[in-house]
Amino acid sequence: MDAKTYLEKGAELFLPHTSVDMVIMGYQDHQLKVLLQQMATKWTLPGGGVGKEESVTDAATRVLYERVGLSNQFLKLFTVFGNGDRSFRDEFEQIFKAVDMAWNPDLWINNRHITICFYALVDIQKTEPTGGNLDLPVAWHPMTALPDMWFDHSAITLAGLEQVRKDVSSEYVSHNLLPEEFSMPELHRLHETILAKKLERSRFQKKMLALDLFERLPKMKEDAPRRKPFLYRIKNKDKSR
Amino acid sequence: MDAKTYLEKGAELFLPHTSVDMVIMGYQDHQLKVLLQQMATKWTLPGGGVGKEESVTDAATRVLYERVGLSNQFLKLFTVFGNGDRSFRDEFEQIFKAVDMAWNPDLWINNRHITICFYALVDIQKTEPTGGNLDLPVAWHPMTALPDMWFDHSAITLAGLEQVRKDVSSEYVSHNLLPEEFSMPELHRLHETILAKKLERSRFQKKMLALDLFERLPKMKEDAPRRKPFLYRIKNKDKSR
DNA sequence: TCAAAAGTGTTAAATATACACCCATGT
DNA sequence: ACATGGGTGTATATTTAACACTTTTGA
Repeated sequence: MDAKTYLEKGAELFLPHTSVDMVIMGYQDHQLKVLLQQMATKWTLPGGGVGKEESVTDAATRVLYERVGLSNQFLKLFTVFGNGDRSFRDEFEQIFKAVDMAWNPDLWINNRHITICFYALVDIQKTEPTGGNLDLPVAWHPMTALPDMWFDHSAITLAGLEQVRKDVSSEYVSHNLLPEEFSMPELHRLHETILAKKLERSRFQKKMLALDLFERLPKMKEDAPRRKPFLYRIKNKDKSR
Repeated sequence: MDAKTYLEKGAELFLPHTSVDMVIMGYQDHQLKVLLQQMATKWTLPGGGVGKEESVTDAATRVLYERVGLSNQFLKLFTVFGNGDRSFRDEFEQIFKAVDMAWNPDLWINNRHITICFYALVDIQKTEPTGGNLDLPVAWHPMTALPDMWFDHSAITLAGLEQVRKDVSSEYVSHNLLPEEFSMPELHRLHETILAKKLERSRFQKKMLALDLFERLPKMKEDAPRRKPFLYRIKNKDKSR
């Protein structure tokens, strides 16, 4: 669907007043990153409407696929932003004018929207980010240095980060950010990055292995001039949990 | 608003395709109970539409107030049920016919609805349950013996129970189910009831007190022929957290 | 004075923490 | 050989668990 069709047909295709927003997170250069799309001078989370006969989860899964080209990724609904006056008419007007698009105040995207918020954890190496229906520029931004964002998307992003921090320590979902095979030092550093605090190395490794979630692979990893760590992968391949 | 007005005007008043459902829980006779309303032969959760300019949280708060007459209660959004085919046209037809009401297949309540699910914890003694806009019979049902329910409301109720079980142990929200002043034995028994498992008495009390959330009151409780326990109340009166 | 429940203490087991030590590796 | 980081061990502290002891109370 191109931008014109999307804006014209949206009201027919999607439930009114409802959207999904996706905090898509990846891990790169030892930083937790979030995929954002640029609209004129500021950025937004990827998101979209919910098809009239589409489930909310399917909408989130579809948006994720549209933006990074991946299916079957870890994905979790974490909150709903539903203020009564949550409409972005003024902001959209600014945006449309900035990019020289015809401004139509009656457009469906200006309506009050309840947005259902998901976060997704992806292996950034496997992603092929694209601009979605509006074909906007997209980029991974470090969580620690978010750019200026439109609407309430900063708040949604930070709420997503908070949820991930909870889930990483209690549900051990962090491996979804790494390749299939990863080493304990990598996982360790990932946890430290997400939680933004030091975790004692020896204890971390023992705790992770005691969970019995990972199986050690006989191979080692080719890497820098030092001892090669073991590789691990999840025992139960079902990534959705 | 009476039933007729509610059904006629709902489409004007509320966002289409969107609802809130409330798992309102209380504690009585040493059982965790949930407030349900009767529609013909089966039961449903209290719920309602979201006003066109009303926030989702306000809608939940309003429904709670309409049903139990209480404001400022502990309330938490815990999930969204959003299947693409989540409409209850057939069920509503059955219900309407069973109670001899005019059946109108085009009524807004038959639309596909995304429902945003909250649970609320109330002091059952303070509630004055009422039947809401449709003036239905309401009753507290033990969580362990749920009646036949319409739609997917059993699943929502059980998901709410699951969330409460998580939150009770990590966020210590259980006191919202008790009167302002309560004893440790009461809190202990409440936790055992919610979690449906034994919790060692001595440890429970020490852990709770170590949290430094409760202040001991000099008074004792008048009760059965035995030693009277101390009463406690939350230090920070802000019940919302 | 007895049974029942409340309050607190005591010991053992399990986990968490901090740090140490040795190993493997490429420069 | 040595600096760096990986893997594992060990001693200590903290938390959890199981259970015991004492107190209060009305019948």
